[in-house]
Amino acid sequence: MSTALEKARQAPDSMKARILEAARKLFGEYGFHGVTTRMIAKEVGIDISTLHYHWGEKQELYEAVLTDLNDGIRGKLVEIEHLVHGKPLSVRLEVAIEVMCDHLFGNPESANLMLFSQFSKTRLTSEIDAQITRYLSNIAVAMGLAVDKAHVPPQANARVLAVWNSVINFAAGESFFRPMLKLDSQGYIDVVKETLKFILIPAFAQKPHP
Amino acid sequence: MSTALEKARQAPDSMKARILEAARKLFGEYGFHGVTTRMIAKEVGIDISTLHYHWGEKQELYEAVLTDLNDGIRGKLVEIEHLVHGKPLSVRLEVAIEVMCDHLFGNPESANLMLFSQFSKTRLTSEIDAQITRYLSNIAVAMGLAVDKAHVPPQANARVLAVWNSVINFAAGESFFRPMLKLDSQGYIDVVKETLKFILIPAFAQKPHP
DNA sequence: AATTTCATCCATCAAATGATGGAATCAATC
DNA sequence: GATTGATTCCATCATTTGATGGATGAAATT
Repeated sequence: MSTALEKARQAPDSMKARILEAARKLFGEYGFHGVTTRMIAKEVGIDISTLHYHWGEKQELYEAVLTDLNDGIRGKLVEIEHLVHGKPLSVRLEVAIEVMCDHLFGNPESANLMLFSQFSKTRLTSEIDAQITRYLSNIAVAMGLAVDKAHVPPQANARVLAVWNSVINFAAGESFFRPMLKLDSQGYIDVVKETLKFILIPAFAQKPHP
Repeated sequence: MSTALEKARQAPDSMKARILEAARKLFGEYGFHGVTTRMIAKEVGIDISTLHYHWGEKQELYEAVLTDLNDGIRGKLVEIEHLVHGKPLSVRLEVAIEVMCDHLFGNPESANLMLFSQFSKTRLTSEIDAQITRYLSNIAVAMGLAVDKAHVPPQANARVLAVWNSVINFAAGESFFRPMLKLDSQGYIDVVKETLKFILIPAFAQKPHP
């Protein structure tokens, strides 16, 4: 069995992949209920029937988008883990912030999709939830917040979530926040990175009992 | 001219206020496109016509919900400012975290509505945006991140946004995060408060040049 | 060349949705 | 008691939306 992402990689210009890409973009902008199958079909330049032919009903397509998204995020986390393996915690955080920011700002719909899937009650993919729980525990152990991957205290997971949310939010909210900060795209990215480092590093890099 | 909130305060059981409340709850759960006028009417136990009679078209009602939300948030911020006036920064943060968490967990749809209004492209209320920009600057000055309310550097505003987002996110994502952390409602609130203090206080409470 | 499979589009359906006109009800005012 | 104005519901409309059947053509297979 191959995931949606794998199929898209195998043939990135295939109709199925093109539909997935358009769906991803639009669902990321307007959420599940804010997108019609006609919007997606129009974006690709095809008939609705072709869309249904490849992906079945709308909800299946949405779930494929979420699976795809999840695969992408997981890939990034693995990449980060390789990059920072063995480094001290403050460096780990710095690299993680850099890489995740670059990834999310390069794929603006990713962060939005994450938020939509987390907060709106159009929640349907409990399979992905389980995966995220596993990532959380892995990161908590990697950050030295827990020793046993199987028994991570909620405090540790909550701290990882706090880091995660901070990064996601600035990426997803760019169209809202950037005008407020009166910055251009690159300036916004730079300020966000700096802010995240300012906020996150002191909390984790401080010595427990100075 | 009186705001939706004021009218609701004047007669909290009036039909208009009851509709507003139901709309707030549902829009907070499913977002603008995820809610139908029929859903709202059913929640209140009335006919759709009655809803249209009081609030006009769906979008007007949604904007009223956002205005109402905004008024509530502003009220809380003013309340916090009074509570912590003159206190040192670490205490200010601690109190702000406590009060905002209590408020948002007591009004679960508020945080969701904030996120929906910030991230989905159903954006229509630029009036509120201007208000939020003003809050940001006020808070930045109150936190000692800037001296002149009229000239707050983007870095300072970004730091305030980071704090703001952290709080909002844990509240909005409760239904998603809490199962992951395997906590009950109260336990979740406690862990969130602790986590926010752990993350946020060190960044701002540290001395600039030790 | 004939046949089968795959991909796409056109036409259309049934349900859902936002919205409205008009009748009925009720309370306040004259 | 009659009149007026406000409020609510019923019936209904026009659009939008998700979805499908079937025709058409292209490509592969025989």
